[in-house]
Amino acid sequence: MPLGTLRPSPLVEQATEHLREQITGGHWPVGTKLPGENALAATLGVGRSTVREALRALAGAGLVQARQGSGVFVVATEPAEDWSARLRRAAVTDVYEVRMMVEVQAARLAAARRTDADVTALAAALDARRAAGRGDDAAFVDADIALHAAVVAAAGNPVLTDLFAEFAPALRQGLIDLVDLLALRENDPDHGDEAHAALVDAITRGDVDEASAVLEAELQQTLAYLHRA
Amino acid sequence: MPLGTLRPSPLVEQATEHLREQITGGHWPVGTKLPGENALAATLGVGRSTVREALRALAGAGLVQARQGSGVFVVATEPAEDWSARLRRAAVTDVYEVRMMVEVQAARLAAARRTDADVTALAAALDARRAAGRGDDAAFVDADIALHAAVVAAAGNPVLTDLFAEFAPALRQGLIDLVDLLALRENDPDHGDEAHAALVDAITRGDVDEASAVLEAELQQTLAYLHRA
DNA sequence: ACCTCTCAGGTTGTCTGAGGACCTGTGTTG
DNA sequence: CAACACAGGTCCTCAGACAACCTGAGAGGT
Repeated sequence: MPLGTLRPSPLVEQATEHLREQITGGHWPVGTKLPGENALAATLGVGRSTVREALRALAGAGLVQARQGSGVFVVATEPAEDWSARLRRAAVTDVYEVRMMVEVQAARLAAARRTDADVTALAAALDARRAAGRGDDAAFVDADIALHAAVVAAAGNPVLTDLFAEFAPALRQGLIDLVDLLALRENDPDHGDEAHAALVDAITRGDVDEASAVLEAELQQTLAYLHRA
Repeated sequence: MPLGTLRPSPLVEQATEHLREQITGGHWPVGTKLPGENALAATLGVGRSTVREALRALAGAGLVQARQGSGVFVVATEPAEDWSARLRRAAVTDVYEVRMMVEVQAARLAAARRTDADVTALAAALDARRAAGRGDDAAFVDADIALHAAVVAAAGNPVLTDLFAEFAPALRQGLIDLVDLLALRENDPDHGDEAHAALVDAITRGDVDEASAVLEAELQQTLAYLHRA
């Protein structure tokens, strides 16, 4: 059963996922001794080194533990897995879709609740983003995310702010790859300045519907790019 | 520098720790490209396989990420903090507000994307919730959350599903406290059965607007109770 | 009957050598 | 100046070999 018909590159990751499912799925409860490396290699149809690396990955995640001369044992069924690691492994489009759902609603709240301090911070972030339009990709993406973080912060919900902060690293990487991949910034000399200015303006004026509409349009466009890539 | 004079067993673990210190210690910030496997093997005085397994362990822990043909890069410097602990500390109303923002949008997606399997699961969850209406508070809240989780799952976005799962424990506690505090279920003999049935029905029919509207009304009502408490 | 010792088999640990696949930058070419 | 071809570096995978180690069964002594 050579891992189904999966062909793409990282055999190790396929093996890791396959083994992880056996554990998290309950087929191998805590305390189970896994089949030997040679047996796993034969079962999965990969080399022994590949199996070993997959087991190391699971060990690094805290799911299994190897005892020399004895075997590999399951020590946890839940990935004591931190959320950001899960995000890194997820598809960028899925992450971005959730980000969009959350942030559009956050913009509504922001327009309804923004304080004067929020308005000041938004204006500063908008300027910083405009200035970074001439910098390198990473700096621009950082400035962009900072502005969006300011929008979310203006909603005045700490849980929401933390949630966005949790998403930020995954977004950052995904967006850097994207602008790099599609040469977005060359095709859009404006760098989205107008749209973001309109967003900040709507929030400042307290225009709930306009804020969410502008933001949704902008995010939807980027999501389309992501799906294309 | 063959790893000092350490002789005990697992060379891989020594190498893993050595590399981990470079990362968490700040010598290799996020984005750093690690030296090649051969270079690391020479530096640490171990074989390439050993280095590879150590890198796999770090990858499993979410600290580094390998890109074939390019190199191994640092993607995080700490194992990330505990998000669920942050949620437990947050105000219930804030948690619930975010939950509402996310779930209403999730209901839209669910109505648009739900599969036949989703519909089956939703019907089962709805029955279970109705049946639990006669049980104790905790069981009822669990059944209620399970139904809402099924709605979110029907949206078909794994990140979204994981996100709701992350919120579930905090919601559970908050809701149990709520029904206990306000004696909600005595005042509402229906237990919200009709509203939830309408939600499931709208998703089954693929009625996007109806699904989100029904869910928003129901959640808004509970949020009002939370604010009162 | 019980304990101890030895040993064989199985398992993980480590290294080496060899290709294959992939990415990136460089230099050539038109 | 743009597009292409190439070479080098890097990770990915496999196979084979040997070492280190644990476990359980059996031999031997008490």
